[in-house]
Amino acid sequence: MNKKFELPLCDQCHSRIHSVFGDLKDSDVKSLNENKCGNIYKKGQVLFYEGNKPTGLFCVNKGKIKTYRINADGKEQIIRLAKEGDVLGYSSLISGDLYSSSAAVIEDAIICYIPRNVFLNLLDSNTTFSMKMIRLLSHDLKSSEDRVVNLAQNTVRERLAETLLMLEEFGGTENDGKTLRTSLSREEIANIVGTATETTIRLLSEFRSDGLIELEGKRIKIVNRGLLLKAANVED
DNA sequence: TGTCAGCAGGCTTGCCACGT
DNA sequence: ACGTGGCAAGCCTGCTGACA
Repeated sequence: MNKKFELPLCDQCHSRIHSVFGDLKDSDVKSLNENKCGNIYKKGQVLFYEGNKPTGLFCVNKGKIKTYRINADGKEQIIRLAKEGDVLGYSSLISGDLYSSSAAVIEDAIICYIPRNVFLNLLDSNTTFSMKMIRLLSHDLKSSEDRVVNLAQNTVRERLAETLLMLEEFGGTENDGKTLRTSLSREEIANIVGTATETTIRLLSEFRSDGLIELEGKRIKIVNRGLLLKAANVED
């Protein structure tokens, strides 16, 4: 059981400002606030499972979440990472389909839950909000297309380099500006890249030998961003 | 409260197999 | 030949419970 805590108010929520709910009218914010509920989640806890019926929208107030699918061999493929201000489960809510992926906490989190009818009413009544959701879905579609091409055409080395750069952007860095602020295990990094854990570890060691990164236990420090960009085969 | 042993899970490396 | 994945074994680290 999660311990009781003071649920963040929507009108004072810093994460909401940077989310799709950022520009809502006061009356809509009030409605959200009255109808939402929320909870503290510990690392590893699951928000929803692939194949379940969506009953509401998850809004990340604090912490980090992964969405993933499990393939026939039981191997996990991480599809997306979400942080403060991101929302989860909207595409299934809008389409009326079952969840196409599962979501689990990778860094202790506070998650608000907005019931399905509240979200759909907002979509119906607020054109600006609807347009925001359309833009978000379009962006998701483009990301998925990019990912398919990436998995099909890039080597594991390129994908790992790109993933490290993505993690730098997603989680930021510590005070030194170089060490990735991520609590992901080697296995989880491999599940983003779409390769085996051993291959990921081998390539990380290779990157270290080549002077792209430094490894301090689990921590990864990007020491030569230019070389990493080159390894990822992408423009800065 | 601090220390220590035991344990589990994660990390790393070597070796081998397989496909291109 | 090269890139990649899988398995196995050893090492490392963090957590937990027992004990002084």
